[in-house]
Amino acid sequence: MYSQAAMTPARNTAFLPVQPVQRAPTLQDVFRGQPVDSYSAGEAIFWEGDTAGHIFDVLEGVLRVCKILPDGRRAIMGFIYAGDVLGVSMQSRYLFTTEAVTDVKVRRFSRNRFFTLVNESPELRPQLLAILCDEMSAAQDQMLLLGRKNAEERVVSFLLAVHRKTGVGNTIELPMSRLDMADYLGLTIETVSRMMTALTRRGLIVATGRHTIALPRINALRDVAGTDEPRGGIQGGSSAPRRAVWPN
Amino acid sequence: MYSQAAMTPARNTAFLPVQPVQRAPTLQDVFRGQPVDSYSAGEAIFWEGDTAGHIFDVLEGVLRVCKILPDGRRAIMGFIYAGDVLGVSMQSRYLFTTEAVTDVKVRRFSRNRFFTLVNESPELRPQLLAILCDEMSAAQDQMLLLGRKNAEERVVSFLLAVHRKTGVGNTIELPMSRLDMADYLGLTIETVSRMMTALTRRGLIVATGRHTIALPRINALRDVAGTDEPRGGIQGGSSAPRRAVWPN
DNA sequence: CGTCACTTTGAAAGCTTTCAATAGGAGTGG
DNA sequence: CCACTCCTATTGAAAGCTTTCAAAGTGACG
Repeated sequence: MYSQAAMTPARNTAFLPVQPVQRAPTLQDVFRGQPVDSYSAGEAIFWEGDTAGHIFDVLEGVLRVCKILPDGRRAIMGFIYAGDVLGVSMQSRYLFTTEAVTDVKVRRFSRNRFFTLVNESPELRPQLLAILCDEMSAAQDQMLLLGRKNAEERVVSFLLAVHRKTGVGNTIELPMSRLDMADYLGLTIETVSRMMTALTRRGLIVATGRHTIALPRINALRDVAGTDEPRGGIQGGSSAPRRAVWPN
Repeated sequence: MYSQAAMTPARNTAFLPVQPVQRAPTLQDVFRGQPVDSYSAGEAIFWEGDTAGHIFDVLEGVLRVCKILPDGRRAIMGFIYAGDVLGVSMQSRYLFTTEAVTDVKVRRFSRNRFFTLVNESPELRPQLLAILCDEMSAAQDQMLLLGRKNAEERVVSFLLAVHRKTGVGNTIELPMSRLDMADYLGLTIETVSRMMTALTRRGLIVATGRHTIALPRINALRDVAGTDEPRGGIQGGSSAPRRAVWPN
């Protein structure tokens, strides 16, 4: 769900005079000069099914991306942070609703013009591709989490993912509510709460506030996560219980 | 990194296998003339973590794409059919293992050259984008399924998805085993089996063989699926209705 | 026609959810 | 600045759905 300012190899820098850093354009540059839109926590940026008119560059704050079933069940597909680009993996309509978790500032850009621009720029094209591949990678990790991890593994995986993305030292911020976490992890708010309590009791996490948490034993957490490094294919599978590695 | 490859100027145009075609070239054209590789059911095409050297055009058969946790738990991220292109959403390494569900025939093409070609073709670029967006869309539907649907809804959603993709009349083929279905739906083989039995008893499906199934009452199935048409967002924000919006 | 692998079915166990109530925090107003 | 209120989070206990364990059934194939 994230995008990275991936790959911007400083290739020509050596040839450039000291002064004007004519770095290759980044996707973020596309949004330069666009007006800044502000949203308060809880506000929607757009809804699933809306005509996908814009792409967004997130300057500040955190967003959640979600889908809702007819009976009200909600699933959060991901959280979007400052520096991420929102709305690239869309064709004509938004695939999900996006709402502000915290107060948010974004720059908006016409989707058509965005794709035209990117399409015409040999520098930007690979960046777009990189974003899409990163999103796909994150989505697949999430499918693994939702399909095969238990509650504790899900919560720990989430804490570690947040740490990787925005952690400072061994501390992380969780701006979203427990309900958001639950809807992201395919759990209930109570289960998330219980897992957090259990982790605290075991000394694996230390809650400074409800939304600030220290991870004093990250490696122990990694052991609990089930895996943040899903390993490749296994042969012969010594440990694979009942679950055939080589069906058929 | 594929993105670097994408930026690499074409230097060996002479080797390009894309034949002059009258109509606008399609991604499949890129694979034309490549030798056909065959795999038997159960064989792996590539492994998660392998260097992503190739992109594949599936000519025949069905593949499964999966990830495995260290203790052997497996999650299937999707099934790939003839006509699909495999391996586009990759950076330098394959994100998942791909195995043949049935006997399979594919054409293989160097990933670097593939991205170079696509990057240089104004006709192919949008097609690649479209594929990635479709993959993203499918991944998000799957996250919704895994995070918020119950066993019955998962199985029915799957049957409907297969029908949409490859159904003939009201009949579908399920070339994969129950274990594959289970690992795709985040369930166990027993639960899948029980759900199929229950659906049969209710007359919602009719099993001709273990792998051939008729859906005589598709609309009834759609009602059961939870939704194949996730509706738009909720107004307001952080206070999503905890459960059902309407009384159950 | 027998074997092997996959599937179905049954019963008990387990993990997460549901229901219910208490606790904690942030913001507001006196 | 403190009391009050509302909303979010935590905790407890029971219920429920899916999994686990076990065994029988079915079908493909040599």
